[in-house]
Amino acid sequence: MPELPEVEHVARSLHKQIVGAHIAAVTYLDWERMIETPSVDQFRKLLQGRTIQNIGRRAKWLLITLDEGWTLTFHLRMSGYITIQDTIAPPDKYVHLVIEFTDGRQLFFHDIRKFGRTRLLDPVGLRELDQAHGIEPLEDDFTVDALSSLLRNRQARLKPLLLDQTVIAGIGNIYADEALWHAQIHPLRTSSDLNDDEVARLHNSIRKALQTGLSNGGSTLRNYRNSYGEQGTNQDHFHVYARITHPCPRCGHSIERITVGQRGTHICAHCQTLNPQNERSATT
DNA sequence: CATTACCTGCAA
DNA sequence: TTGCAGGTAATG
Repeated sequence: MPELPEVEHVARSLHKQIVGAHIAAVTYLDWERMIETPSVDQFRKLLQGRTIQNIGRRAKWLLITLDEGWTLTFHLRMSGYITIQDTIAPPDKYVHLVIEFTDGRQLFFHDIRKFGRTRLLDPVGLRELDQAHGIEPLEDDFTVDALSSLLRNRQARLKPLLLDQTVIAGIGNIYADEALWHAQIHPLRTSSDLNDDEVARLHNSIRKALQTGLSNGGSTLRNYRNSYGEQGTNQDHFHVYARITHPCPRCGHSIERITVGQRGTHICAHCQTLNPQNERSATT
């Protein structure tokens, strides 16, 4: 789903639905490889009887806080999503895990491509997951200066850096392209080469792209939905992503698709130049 | 840094 | 039939 705005929406919708619920049992599992830790037996046993205390998000991980210090985490990767079923519904072929609550409701984990994963973590595991990820771009500590220092000493091209979860957490292919378009910066620029004005624009644009995604309920290209089964509408507001040959909303130039770090990348080659010549503003 | 793998569906 | 898809980990 799988980027920050989508996972955040799942967390919020799940929060409304299942905080306070008690887990009766794992009642269905047809893809054991989705459980990364602990063992399948331990996973089943430890979940039994747990109470859901809170729901959160870290990077693209969904965090379901349970009692006894456990945290049930999900990563939806490309095509995963979670729904809460009010009525008894038989899982279809794309449901790989069902957790039943004592009130009879069921949590379904759906995933066409079977890339999604879950972990049941103790406090140490949770801390390791946290520490494996970079700064949260919507938090207050993500300042222009913070971004500046992240970019300063890196030779990486900008877009792969934005997608690196150990540097900034939660940005994926959609929001990277949208943010770079908004900032008018080419995805192949070298991170350390950005001048102060460009860093400030990028900072603003990352937040803007993510906030827009959030306020539109996330982006649904194919599979994404929140825990009520609702799709997002942000795909109707893309400027460049998946809009090859459409006119750039800013200048009218045709949107192009290039490849950057093996990922499809959408740019306006007119607004986002590799060697900006009119960048007089800040810097040395 | 690039390639491959993990999976399945869908559009060209 | 081929290539592509919101992500990431493993391997040259």
